[in-house]
Amino acid sequence: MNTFDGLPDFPFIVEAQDGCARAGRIETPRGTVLTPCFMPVGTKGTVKAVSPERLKATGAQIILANTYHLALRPGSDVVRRLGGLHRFMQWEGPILTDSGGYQVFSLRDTAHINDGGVEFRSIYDGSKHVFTPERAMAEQAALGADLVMCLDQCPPGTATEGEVAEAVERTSVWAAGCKAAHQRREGVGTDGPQMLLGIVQGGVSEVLRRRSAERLQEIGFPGYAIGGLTVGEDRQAMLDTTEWTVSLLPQDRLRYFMGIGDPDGLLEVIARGVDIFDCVLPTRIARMGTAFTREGRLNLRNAEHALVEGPLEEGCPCTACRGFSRGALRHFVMQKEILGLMLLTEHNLVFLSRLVRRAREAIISGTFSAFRRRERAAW
RNA sequence: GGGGGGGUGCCCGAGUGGCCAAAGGGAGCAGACUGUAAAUCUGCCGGCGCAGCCUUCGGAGGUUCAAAUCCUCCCCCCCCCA
Repeated sequence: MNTFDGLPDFPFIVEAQDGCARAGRIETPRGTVLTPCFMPVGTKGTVKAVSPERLKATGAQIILANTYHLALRPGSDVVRRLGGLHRFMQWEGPILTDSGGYQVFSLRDTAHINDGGVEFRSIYDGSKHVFTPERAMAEQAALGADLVMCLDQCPPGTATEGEVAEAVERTSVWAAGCKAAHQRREGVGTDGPQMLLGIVQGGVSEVLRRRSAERLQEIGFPGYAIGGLTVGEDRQAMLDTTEWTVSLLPQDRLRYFMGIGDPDGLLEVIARGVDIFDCVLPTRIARMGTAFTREGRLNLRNAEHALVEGPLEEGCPCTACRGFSRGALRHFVMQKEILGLMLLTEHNLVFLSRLVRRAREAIISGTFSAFRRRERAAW
């Protein structure tokens, strides 16, 4: 096990660079993750509507789970006693857990933030729970993911500059608390070492992003996430913010954009030097009847697809595209047949997985900008 | 044959003199979704030359300033008894 600034972790190696875009690999104890890499989200311990076998077959290398949700139900200790998160989810590959920081944003109506942490009113039964940096780390240690996140404050896109500044400050203090708690446990993770990533906040303010990035680097992490984007801000501002935030981060550390999953967005953040990203978008819109295709999003609920014999996407190797007509898929969606959710979810994950793999190959062969132009033209 | 209940917009179903082009579901047609409170949510959903008008509540006729709602006759459906 390597140590980095006293943190148990494992190596991330940049293998190739093309412009700002880069290809690399994370050598985790549970296998190598080739980057750029899209991580499907399995909030409550399951990527909705896909079995672990099929998930693996989509090309997924690492998946996410959520500390807030699992800590409340069934409880991190229950997961630990049932053999840890990997056994629980039946996923042998690497797992990343989000700290619950996103719920500070998405469940803000049930949360009270103070300098020590966040007090949540459980969405499940109304009970009170306090998430401090120490608690977030303890829960994640019990769950046993391979990559874990600092507790952060993710303000909404509508937040004022002052509120964002406050979130940056709090996120910095919490990051220090998380690192300290993590170090005290010395390699704990019930299941092995855990790589702890810091999260840069700062909204769309260049000044605040810089402040946040500097504060986190003073603490020192083996990788940095860009949080607080895709929360309602303008798209160009999101891309610009990504660009300068990346420029403030060390070259040799992992970079993680939290919460982006549209095909165009992925290529844009890859182009700006992001290594890994996650999103519920592909799996969520799949359950709502929308499929990614090279021509753009396809809403199968639209009547025009009722009699279409062809597949979602010619040449796609997913189960949906290997024989099912668009018309049949639309029927499953309209009838709310479970198979429809499964097929579209698998398709969207395969679509992103292939897209990102081709992006990686393009970076390695030095043809990424042409690749990106070509793909974008199709949308 | 006797007694009772009922026919409302594509479907189910409220409404029992004016505030009703008619609640609420469903279906249908669109839209949204980005570290998942999401197999969810939102909008439209009789027609038109659309601040108004026209055609609708089984059919025909009637009462009334005004009827899906009251009266008469007719058609059809369901239940119980025989």
